[in-house]
Amino acid sequence: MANRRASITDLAKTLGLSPSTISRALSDHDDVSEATKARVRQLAEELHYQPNQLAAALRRGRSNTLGVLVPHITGHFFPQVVHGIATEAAKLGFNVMICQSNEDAQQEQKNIDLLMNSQVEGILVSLANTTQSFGHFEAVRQQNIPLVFFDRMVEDFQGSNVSAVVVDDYQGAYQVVTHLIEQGCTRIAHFTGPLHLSIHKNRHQGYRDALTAHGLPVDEDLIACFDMNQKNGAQAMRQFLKLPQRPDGVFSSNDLAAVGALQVVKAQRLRVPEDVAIVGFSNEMFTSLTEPMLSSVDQRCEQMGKTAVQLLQKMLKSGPNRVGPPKPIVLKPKLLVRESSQKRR
Amino acid sequence: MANRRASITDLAKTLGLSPSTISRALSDHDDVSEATKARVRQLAEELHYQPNQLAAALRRGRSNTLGVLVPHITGHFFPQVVHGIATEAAKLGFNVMICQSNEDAQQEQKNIDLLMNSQVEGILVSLANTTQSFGHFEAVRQQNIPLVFFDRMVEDFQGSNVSAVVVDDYQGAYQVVTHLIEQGCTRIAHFTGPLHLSIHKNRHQGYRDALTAHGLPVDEDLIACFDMNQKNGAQAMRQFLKLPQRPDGVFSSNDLAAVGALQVVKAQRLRVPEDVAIVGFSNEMFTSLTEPMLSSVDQRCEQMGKTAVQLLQKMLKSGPNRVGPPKPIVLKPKLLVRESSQKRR
DNA sequence: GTGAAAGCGCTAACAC
DNA sequence: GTGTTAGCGCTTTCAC
Repeated sequence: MANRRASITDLAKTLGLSPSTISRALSDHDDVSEATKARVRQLAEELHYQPNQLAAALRRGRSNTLGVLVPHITGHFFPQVVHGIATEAAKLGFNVMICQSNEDAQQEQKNIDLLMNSQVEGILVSLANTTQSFGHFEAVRQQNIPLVFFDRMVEDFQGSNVSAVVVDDYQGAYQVVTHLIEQGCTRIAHFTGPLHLSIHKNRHQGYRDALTAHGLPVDEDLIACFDMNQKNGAQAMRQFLKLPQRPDGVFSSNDLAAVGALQVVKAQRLRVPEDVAIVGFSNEMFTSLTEPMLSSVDQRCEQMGKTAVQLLQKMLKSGPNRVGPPKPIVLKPKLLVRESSQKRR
Repeated sequence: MANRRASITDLAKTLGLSPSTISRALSDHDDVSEATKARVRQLAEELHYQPNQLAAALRRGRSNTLGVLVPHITGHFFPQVVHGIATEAAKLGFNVMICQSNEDAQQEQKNIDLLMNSQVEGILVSLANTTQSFGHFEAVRQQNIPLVFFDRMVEDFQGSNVSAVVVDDYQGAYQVVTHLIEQGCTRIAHFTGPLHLSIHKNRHQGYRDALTAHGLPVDEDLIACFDMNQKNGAQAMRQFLKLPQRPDGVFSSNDLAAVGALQVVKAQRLRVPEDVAIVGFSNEMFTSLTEPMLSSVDQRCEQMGKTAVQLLQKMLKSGPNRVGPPKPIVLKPKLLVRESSQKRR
């Protein structure tokens, strides 16, 4: 049967002290004599005393717990970010409660309530892609619980205790296209996903602007918009290769579609990168397994998680009467040039 | 400033009722009049009343929270399992607190304490690979907190409230080798990682036994033991291909090394699977990206998480005075035959 | 340097 | 059907 765990009261009785003294001794308060502290600590050790965090949290009004709400913990991106969050939170002494919205606005709402009821001290959220209204975050703001969006944020949701960490997709795309141009590409195709998603929108814009900035025309025939998987990437590439003037470079908004393209180009006995250079986006694990290895853009997933927690911590410290909203933090993505786009001389 | 959130006492005062009535009304207790319930609910709605879980948990002695402790949330396996856990837990109405041990026994110990202090109702653990002693789990057992190991378990740690969910690696390997034999392979090589890790040990044993069962000799020259990455897999394959009698099949204990082998075989102008059939293990995402697509073994990661939570739930329900320890649940892995091992006729 | 007392917000016996 | 009371385990003022 369960040995009831030792409580502060138990320690107090055994040592003939008051609960308050025990509590103070355990938290190493200044005005407890060293002698007493020693006795208390020793007994605590012996009885395997473990403080009841729930009680302490209730009393203090602080739970030492951060809430995390992500669309899901699958794929490449979110696990990495969550890993960054969990690691940094542990370092700063926070527990982490994790919920998934499953890309559903309703579940998101419920989970936010849940986290608030659990008295988390701050919340880290990446929005479900179906979320359209933000009433549930209103409550968070009213309670003045620090809120940090990461990756997927609400653009116009301001508040003194609301902030965000995102990665600069535009910049990443711009770097890719610039790199391809430097490699001598002049007809650079682009694979993009649905443009109502900001990630694709921003990468697409980076593509256009980089071309223009380098004096190249934007050819709408070289832009393919589809559901970004390997099969569709292959399909799109086949179409491009049929063009009278085929592209000599491809920037794909994700790695999966890029792999599809890579396979098609190779199958047609064209060389990568000499005939067609290819760059993906996200730096998925498999990018270094392809032949040739696929250039891609690292989104700094772990860094994003880490930064988000640090930001939250800062907001917690600065207290409720801070001035303006902190500016969103924009992480610089990192272009990783591998064989698929590095032309030999 | 933070509007203090409405409490039960607040509702009670406003409605001229007692806190207990409010509490009962909110939890839809039988002996509160419908009229009262309606009034209470309406006011609760208006004031956006949210119950303080901490207080309720403290009072009830039940936190409604499960603790999860994994080595890390990176790679392929753990994110998937965690996803399964989180999804199932949410379905059953549990919150989830997640910690990482970073493969470090000390952190594991600390995290276990942390979870217990947080009054989790049950704990799901996958062991750090450095864990040698199990004192920290002793405490869990003494408190009679249900404990479920998944994937990496302690073999001889029994207890009425301890159980485990694992996948049958031996069986998976056995299936692979049987399949290769059915495809006509007679010289089947094996890549394995360090044999003190049970996953590799079991897969290795499955390999040997399957060969023997089908009347094939176990040739030690066809077994390579190394750190299982792509490079080393390629290296090992090169060695094998130099043998006077080269292998006509390869069973790799993970997918990464299998990809290395695949690339080498192709580079030497041998055909996969006709000349050399290759099968990996884990069903990583990239297995369907290779050319030819790599056969592999699905470890049912999500199912494992789901099953672990269900098991925990069962243990919680059956109460502290159950009889023997539940038997470990062994999941059947699933062989996925893809192009790399399916010989055409 | 230590103790007494109050109370965080909730629930559950027990009364009526 | 509703109210009264007590208390989960802890921290913290205030008193000495």
